Amino acid sequence: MIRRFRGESLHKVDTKGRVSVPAAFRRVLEEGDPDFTGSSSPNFVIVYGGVRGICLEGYTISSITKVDKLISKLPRFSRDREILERFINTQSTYMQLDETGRIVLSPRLKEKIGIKDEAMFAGMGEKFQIWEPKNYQNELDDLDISFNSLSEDENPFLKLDQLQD
Amino acid sequence: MIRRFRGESLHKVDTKGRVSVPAAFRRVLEEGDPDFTGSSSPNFVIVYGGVRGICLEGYTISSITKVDKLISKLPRFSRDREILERFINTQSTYMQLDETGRIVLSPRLKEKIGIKDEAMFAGMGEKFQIWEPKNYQNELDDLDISFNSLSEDENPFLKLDQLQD
DNA sequence: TAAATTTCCATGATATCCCATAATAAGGCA
DNA sequence: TGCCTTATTATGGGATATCATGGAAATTTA
Repeated sequence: MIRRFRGESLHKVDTKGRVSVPAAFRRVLEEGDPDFTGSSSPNFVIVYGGVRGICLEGYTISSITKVDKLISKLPRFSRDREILERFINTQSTYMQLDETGRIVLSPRLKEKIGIKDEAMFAGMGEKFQIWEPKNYQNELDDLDISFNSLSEDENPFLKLDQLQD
Repeated sequence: MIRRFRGESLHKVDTKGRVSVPAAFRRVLEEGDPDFTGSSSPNFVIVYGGVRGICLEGYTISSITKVDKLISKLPRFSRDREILERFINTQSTYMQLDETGRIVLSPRLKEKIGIKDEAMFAGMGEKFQIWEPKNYQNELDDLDISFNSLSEDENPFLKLDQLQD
């Protein structure tokens, strides 16, 4: 089975910015780090620029590597490549879990998404997100509203089965 | 894991032009220098001509070697080759980190990109950039604006998935 | 020899490691 | 099924190492 990021959970952020990553997510990060040995802690990548820059996004090494490889296929000095590298490479950072499964959110990262002393983790399949709890709730509410205003043939659930593998 | 240049950070430039290279970047420079031994400091290359000449670009030895090889594939006396050699070979210089992880930016280099007493480092995957902080912020803003004005089929993120592995 | 560069040392700030404890979940057994 | 035992997880505090930065001494260059 290929494990994916699933579920949501709320964690304390201490005065040093340390926050526990949900145990279930750690398993995914471990599986997604080719260099993870069991004695070490897994590395991964946090992207903070995002298109909307309202939450942090965590990627396993293997999934960010996929993205990096795609980017590398673009011509070296093209504008497209520069844009993508700016968003994916510049506005991101390597992270490593510590022995107890925590990461440190720098003041800069906390400020980016408005986090104070609590962080909401949300599994999103190939990636996970870190939100300021209130913003997260707003996001859910907004999603509800815009979803309910969709006509039947705009409904993404219905579109799903039209995709062929 | 093949480490790439990721993230951004702001550093002081002292009166002698010395500036710390972000610790995370040093690891990449070390891995990218075939002659790096652990006791020495890594060599790398700074290109100051650049495509737009508004920032400096740092390459590991192994990634500049890749670029050099690509250039070598062009016909020896072609105009294209001459242009590229001018930008990549002529307008570049070898650099070496000192014991404490710093480099010295000569007055000439500082002037090239308008740096006074602060320098912004930006990871760009296979290379990194050094910017005058205000210019960097402008670059980000411009990028945001031009990104938001793109139509759906011009969006480089969406184009990414159309590239096959 | 003056100016510029490089090497060496010093220090505060930051981030990392190590240990401790409380809370939660998992498992075993009557 | 209910209770007790044992892992795992979440969180906190203090010690330690690394990093960013500044200044002085030694070396080179012009």
